[in-house]
Amino acid sequence: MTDTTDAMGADAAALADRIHAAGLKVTAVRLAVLHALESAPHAGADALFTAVRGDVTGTSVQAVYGVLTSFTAAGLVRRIEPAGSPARYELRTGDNHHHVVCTGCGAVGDVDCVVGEAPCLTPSNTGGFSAQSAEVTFWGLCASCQRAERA
Amino acid sequence: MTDTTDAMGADAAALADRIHAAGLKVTAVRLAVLHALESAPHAGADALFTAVRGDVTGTSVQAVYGVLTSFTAAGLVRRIEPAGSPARYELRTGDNHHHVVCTGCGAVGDVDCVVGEAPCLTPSNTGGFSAQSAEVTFWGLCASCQRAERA
DNA sequence: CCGTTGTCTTGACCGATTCAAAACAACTAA
DNA sequence: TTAGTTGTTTTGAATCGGTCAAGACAACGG
Repeated sequence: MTDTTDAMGADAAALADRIHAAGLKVTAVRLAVLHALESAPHAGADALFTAVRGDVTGTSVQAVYGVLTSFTAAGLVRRIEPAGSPARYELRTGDNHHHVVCTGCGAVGDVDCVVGEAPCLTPSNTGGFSAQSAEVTFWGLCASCQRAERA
Repeated sequence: MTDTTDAMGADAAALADRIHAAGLKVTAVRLAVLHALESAPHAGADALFTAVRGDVTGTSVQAVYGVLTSFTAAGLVRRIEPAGSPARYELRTGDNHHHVVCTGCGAVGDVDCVVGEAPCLTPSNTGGFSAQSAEVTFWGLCASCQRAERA
């Protein structure tokens, strides 16, 4: 039992199980990244590194990138890359939900596309392409940027 | 009249007009970029530079970036950034069409989203965000990658 | 044809991410 | 419980796509 697991309290075991169930070794950095992603969804690599740095001493950005790469490959996290901003990572995988990106500050929110997924996300003419998945990104303003806009 | 305009034949005047109409000065690099984009839609900056290099001697990648930036600002071209690949540029602006990206080779195709734009591209819960535009990206395989897949 | 204004050239620089080798730690099996 | 194997992290450098800045230069209106 290390300081790292202590810092996360009772969740640590559950996090470790999820990592282990994905066929990955349980390490301090991985626990810290998973923990950070739970409290900060849609975080980028640098934000995660900052968070991880608080839990694990002597770690590096490359370690975080490595963790994120293995997590993504294992299906534990999903990577999104909004145009014009560094990659973000989230724990909601499996359900294919979509995202809203704030054009002001770059904040990202989740969007469940409820209505008529079938009709509109089936392209009309794909010009020989076989479309296998669709990804929707909405662009707008987040709550606080809307407030700032009015001022 | 330079070699550049000669190489493009009768189109040169039309291209020059479009650049001029956008409020930009007509230069050799700009003509070459516009010409290259007509024969290679969804081209990236390096592909455009390679094409431009054939028309204009002694030019640079930065010049192409500069042209693309001013073109984008002027509304002459639209910039798209598929996840995991460098930015692409296209001349179809105004109509908000969408794209298919080949997961095999990165090729990009246009897609007109015909059906039910209103219902499905209006998100259900935006969590305080004000969605102003929607962007759809389809992922699949292009014709030649489908063929390669079967082999 | 001249002057102004905007564009291009040249070269350095930056952020985000990846690569590589060696040190190291987690898990497995004895 | 411990040793070995295998996978991870550390450390450091390098790559890729793109931007920034200053001076040289060219387009276009007058």
